[in-house]
Amino acid sequence: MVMTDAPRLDRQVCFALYSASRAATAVYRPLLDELGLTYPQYLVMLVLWENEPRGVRELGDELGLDSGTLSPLLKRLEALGFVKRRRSGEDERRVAVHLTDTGQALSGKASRIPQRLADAAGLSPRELEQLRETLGKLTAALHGAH
Amino acid sequence: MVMTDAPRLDRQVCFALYSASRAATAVYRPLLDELGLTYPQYLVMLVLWENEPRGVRELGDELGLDSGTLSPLLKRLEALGFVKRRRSGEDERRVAVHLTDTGQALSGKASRIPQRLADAAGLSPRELEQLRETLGKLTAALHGAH
DNA sequence: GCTAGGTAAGTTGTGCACAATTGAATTGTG
DNA sequence: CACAATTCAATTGTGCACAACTTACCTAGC
Repeated sequence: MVMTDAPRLDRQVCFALYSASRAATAVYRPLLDELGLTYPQYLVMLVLWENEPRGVRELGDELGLDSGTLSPLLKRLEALGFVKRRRSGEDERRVAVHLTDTGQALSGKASRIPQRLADAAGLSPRELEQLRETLGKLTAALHGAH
Repeated sequence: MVMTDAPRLDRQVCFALYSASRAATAVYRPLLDELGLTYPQYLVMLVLWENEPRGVRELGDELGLDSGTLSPLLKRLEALGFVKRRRSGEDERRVAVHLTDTGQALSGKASRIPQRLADAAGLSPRELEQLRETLGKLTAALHGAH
């Protein structure tokens, strides 16, 4: 008898991960629409709100994104008037990404978003913290897997 | 003093989710390359290996994807020779997605992939099961959030 | 100074996601 | 039966991800 041991979708942690990630982005979407941002754009702004200016490479290291993703994304953020890109004087290869006043001001409007997400998550603060830790361990292990 | 309470990236569960999901896909990539599949294509095949034929809508319900994503994806799977699409006779709106023999046979080659992922995850079976449950709860709650 | 090697950002091409729209087929209701 | 509303798949357009490549620039070693 031919017993295919095909993996089952509903057993896959990775599918749960993929689904949860897309569901989270879907909850962000209407909130971020009010700011005129997409989720990846919001992530870039989060990094800049913490400390700016930042190089493209630096942003990529924080977010795990390469210049192929970031270059056009930053061009859109610049077109929206939230950031300014300036070629570095000391090192002409580098591009420093600065916040504009508008971009800086946006952080105020964004400040309520994390709580909104936490509310939508339906998990206790303890569970959320636990989840964040497990995901951190998982991501580190996956990155280490060759 | 102007204290911007900008949310911090490293506190965000959603970023951890987004990172982990991309890291998992990155581990899948070389494994799936051997089968000629992308991760979303693999998910579609998982559903079909369990039970076929399936309608496009049905696949979409299982995976949370719409026809805008699935139509071109299925066209590529058909071009690869793994599935066959056939307009339903009873209801001409519906398209039944069947596995080809090649597509069916692929399940054997895919059977080792979940274990490889579990190995790369660096979490115990208990932790993985716990994670899957938490993510399931989370996804359900996020979908319920209007 | 010159060049080999490396690094930074950008570009190109493929494949998702997802919103919005289209067009064809079916169903519900008067 | 008529026809409005609904359903299904496909299409169009935007914006990621990511691989592969290009171009410009910097730095070491000579």
